[in-house]
Amino acid sequence: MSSCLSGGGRAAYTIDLDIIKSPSTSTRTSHSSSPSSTISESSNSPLAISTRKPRTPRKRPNQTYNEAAALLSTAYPNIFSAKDICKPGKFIKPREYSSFSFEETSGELLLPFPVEKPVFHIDSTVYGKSYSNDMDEIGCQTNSSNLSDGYEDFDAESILDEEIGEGAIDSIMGDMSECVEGESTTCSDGGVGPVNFCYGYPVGLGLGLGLGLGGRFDFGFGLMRGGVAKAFRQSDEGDWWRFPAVDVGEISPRFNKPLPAEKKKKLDKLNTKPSSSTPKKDISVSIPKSSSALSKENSSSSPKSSSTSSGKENSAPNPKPIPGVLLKLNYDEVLNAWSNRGSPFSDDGSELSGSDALARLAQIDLFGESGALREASVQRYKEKRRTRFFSKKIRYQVRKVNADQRPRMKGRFVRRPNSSGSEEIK
DNA sequence: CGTCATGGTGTGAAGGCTCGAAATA
DNA sequence: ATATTTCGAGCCTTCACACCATGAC
Repeated sequence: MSSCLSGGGRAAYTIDLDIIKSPSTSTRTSHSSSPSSTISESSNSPLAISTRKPRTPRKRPNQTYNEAAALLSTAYPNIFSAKDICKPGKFIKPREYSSFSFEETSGELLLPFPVEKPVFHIDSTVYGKSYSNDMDEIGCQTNSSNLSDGYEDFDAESILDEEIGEGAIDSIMGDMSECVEGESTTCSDGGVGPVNFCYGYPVGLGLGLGLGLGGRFDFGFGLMRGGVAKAFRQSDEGDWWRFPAVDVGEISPRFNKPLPAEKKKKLDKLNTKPSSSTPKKDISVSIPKSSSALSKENSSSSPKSSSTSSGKENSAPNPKPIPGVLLKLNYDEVLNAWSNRGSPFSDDGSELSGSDALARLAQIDLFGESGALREASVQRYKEKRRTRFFSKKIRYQVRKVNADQRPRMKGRFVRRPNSSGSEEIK
């Protein structure tokens, strides 16, 4: 009996204990890349010994499917009915997943909720090309041709490995250029396009979150005024799959005072510039005209809007002190004091229109995008990464010396042989 | 007086790798 | 019927962490 104990890895010390009756009947050819150590393969010996326990029979693909279906039907009988526990017709190879449809298979397990057929149209000006995903074929499937075009060159590993990577930095800090600049770019989370980082959250991944979890995700921390509005405008076209979501417009305080005719016209012109459609679900964006005008509007806002805390605080005729509010302002006096000074947003004292104020605000460089602040933070990041210290730092050298001199048993500290404590124990 | 740091080893978890049965061409 | 491919089960390697007694803080 000659056992082949040579070979790499565990094969070097594997001893077969199984008694193989007829090795000659084995039709299996050994792998050339991995030399087998089993006696049956190395020789024609009728006796082979193996310590391995016998393999459990491999589950068939359909068996796995049926088991999962049975589990789901047990756990959620209302959602996953047991009557449809059947094999999906034919075993589908992974590469075929991209082309099979839920309607043809028992997709009830995957999409228990009624699926409409929205079509997402992403503004081509945002991603450079149009990514209209046809969700008709598969619930979560994206149109492979469109999507793959955008992701084809995306290499996550290179992003991780690349030291600098503007993208890497931006994934941590957020790409200001994408989010802050205003209407020209957007941070729409509903987009299915190239990874568009927005304060560390890739928007492309937002598809999975946004669609899978059924929410409208706003990662812009209030800085994506254009992005949110655009996303909601897009959602109106796609009906947003009837996802349960809170309409921001409903919970936002409204300024119901009608604007003057010419200003309203100007404002409408501004709002309709990016998109000609006037969606019914569009978020209500209030553009601050000026501080005085805003304060006046706040003071005369509707009861609904004044129900908010800010509305209560801003309401001038409220003489009662609000507990917890430390700053008390008499708005009448403030307004009177500012009445002859014009708007604080304007230098010449003239009142700014909404669009003018918006343009003025857009010029404010909050994050120093083009300045040295960003450059400095990137440099700090690089330097910190370069000088990382992975080895253990000894804070107290005395303790290390003592620990080295301390007796051990299997790595654990043990009592000294001459210590009184050990004597007492023994 | 209580807390904490100190290092070598055991142990479990996690992930990678290999093999072989089942499916497919 | 045979060759090839697929992929799940099992094995192996790597890693993180707890454990221990003692003395400094």
